[in-house]
Amino acid sequence: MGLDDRKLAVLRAIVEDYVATQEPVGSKALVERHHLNVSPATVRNDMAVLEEEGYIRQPHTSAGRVPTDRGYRLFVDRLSRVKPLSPAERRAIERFLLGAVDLDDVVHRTVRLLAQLTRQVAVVQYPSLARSSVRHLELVPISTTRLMVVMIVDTGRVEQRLVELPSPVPADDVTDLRRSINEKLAGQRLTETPPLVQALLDEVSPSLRPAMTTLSTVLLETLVERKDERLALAGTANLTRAGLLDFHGSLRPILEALEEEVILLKLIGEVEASTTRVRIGDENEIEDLRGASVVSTGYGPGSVIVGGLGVLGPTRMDDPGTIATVRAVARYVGDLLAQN
Amino acid sequence: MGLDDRKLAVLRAIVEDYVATQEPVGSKALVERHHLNVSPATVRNDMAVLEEEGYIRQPHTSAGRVPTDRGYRLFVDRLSRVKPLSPAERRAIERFLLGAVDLDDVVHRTVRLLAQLTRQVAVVQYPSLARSSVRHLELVPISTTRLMVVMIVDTGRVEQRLVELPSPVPADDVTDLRRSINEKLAGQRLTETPPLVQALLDEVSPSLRPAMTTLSTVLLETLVERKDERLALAGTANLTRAGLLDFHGSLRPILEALEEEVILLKLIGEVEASTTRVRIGDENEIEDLRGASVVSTGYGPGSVIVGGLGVLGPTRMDDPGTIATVRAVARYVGDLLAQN
DNA sequence: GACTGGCACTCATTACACTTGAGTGCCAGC
DNA sequence: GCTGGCACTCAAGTGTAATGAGTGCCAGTC
Repeated sequence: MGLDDRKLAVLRAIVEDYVATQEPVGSKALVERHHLNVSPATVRNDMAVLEEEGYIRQPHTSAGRVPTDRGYRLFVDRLSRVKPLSPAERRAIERFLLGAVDLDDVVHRTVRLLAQLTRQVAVVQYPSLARSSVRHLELVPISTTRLMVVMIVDTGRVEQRLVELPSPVPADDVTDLRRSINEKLAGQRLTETPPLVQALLDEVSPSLRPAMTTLSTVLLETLVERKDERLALAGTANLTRAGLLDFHGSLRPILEALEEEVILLKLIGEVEASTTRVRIGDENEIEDLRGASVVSTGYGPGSVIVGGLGVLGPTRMDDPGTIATVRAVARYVGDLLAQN
Repeated sequence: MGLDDRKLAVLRAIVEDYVATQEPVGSKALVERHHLNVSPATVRNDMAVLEEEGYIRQPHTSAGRVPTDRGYRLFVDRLSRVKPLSPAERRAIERFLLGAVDLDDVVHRTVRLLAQLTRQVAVVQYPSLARSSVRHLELVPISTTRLMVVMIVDTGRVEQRLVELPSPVPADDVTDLRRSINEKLAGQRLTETPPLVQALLDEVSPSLRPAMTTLSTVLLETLVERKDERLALAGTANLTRAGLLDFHGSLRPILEALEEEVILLKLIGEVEASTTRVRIGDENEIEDLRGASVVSTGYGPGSVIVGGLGVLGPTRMDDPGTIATVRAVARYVGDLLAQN
């Protein structure tokens, strides 16, 4: 019972029209707008089959057809071509990202750009610490018993923690600590540091051991274990553009989900290779996000992935265009990171 | 022409009932719920006067009365007492803020706490650089021609910039630069640094001058002049709780305004002393926020103000309770900052 | 066998008339 | 100056009818 070419064409037409108008599409309108050279009745027969197969459905008996999640899935997988970006869009991306002064700035510009181009909600994960390497670890004495630990990683992220030392540590000792730590950790991936930090405890001179113990606890607990991931979000106002119907009448659950960093990380942070994922409606593991679709991809300098970014919109958003934009932005950000 | 005590009592009753029910309140219901010892007819006469004076209005001829912005203003200024927080709330605040590991964490916890307690949208400004002093400036060589400048200020904020040097600078020279800069700038308020940075240019040894020039440009341009203010936001989902009517039917403009950092800064960043400001409806300079009220206050260690925080909700939110919460949270955050 | 035109049928949507009831303004009386 | 009474207003709810987009099915045609 395969779907022949015309039935696929009908499905594609339905998806495209529905995405454009947000209204159930009927057989007559279909043959008019797309030049399928058949009559409405024929299309109706095809639609009956498509409905039986679960690709489209009727909101109510005497209404037009609407694609189901399964229909979108088929559309995205087999019926759509990723739309190339217009030169204007490419230029917009470059212009927007250029002139970012630090990582925060890069991330914020990226997320706003993405929201603006796709006209949806955009999410950008900061380069993951778990996927980064230590570049330098700085110890800044605040008082004799307080140290500010500043960790700089290769992606440009800078994390700091205030550490309360068990006993005063003279400035020279801080210098020693700094040197020892950097010799051991610089260039190491963050995930590989725990044994190294352990080793440091033994190597360091006995008088520094108490301070080193405190330091290592902080390093391991707050930086490595907590996997302190961060996110930026933009474009929530775009949710209101989509008819409220798209989200069964309430933005509430969506907005709530967007405030949960854990949820967002699950959505866009789980990127392995630089493939683009499209989650449609019910395919979302998160209940609150049924009714929304998520396009996400990884980014990073070169072929390494250091974080994820993506876009969330109504199930019926323009996936081909969105996918293209998300990929393009990810590539530009990756290039930007590669430069530093 | 003055409003006598009973008229004020009527106004207070109207505001309280309307805040509680979100529905126009009529004369009969009023005398029942509040024990005004007069008849509905009397109340109606009073209401006629209040309406004439612009404190209340009727949505339509045969409906109850609703407070106007002016009515709220009078209520907030003269008729309401700030509700003391419950011990449970105080404990919630303490528990929530305790255990913050760094400034980012403090700000994020604060904003979420505030959103949760008031059930509105919360905004917290990071301690303003303009109001901070330099604690330490660290230069971390990334390569021979690249420096990461890390500035730590007294409020715990840490800002970093990558600087491209005009020519390679050996490690020893970086040490010299670091020392010179810190000697000059440490402890200085950020707003007072420009002349000092200028002076540094002359003092530094000639061989370091090109590097120092680049450095000073970055320092002045990106840190001092841009007044790089940052914000955290939470609780946007609460906007959906308020009947849509509260925002003339669309969350759109509100969500859009919330995405504009400049607008938010205007709202909560312009704090002089530690007074609490309440902006009601039309009093907002920002057009998109008519229909919303904003309660904001400053916070900081001791009596110094380093930043602002506040809450945005529908005009008819529970102002007395909100004011109390906003103040309490501000005080706790201030105490927390004072400890470091 | 696949497509088409025709036709009866379904049902959301809209319009309209009607009812209901909360709330008002006003006035005469206490 | 307060109160009870009364006529009036009008939003919101309810029932009914008209509208029309869209369907399913069937008999006829290529």
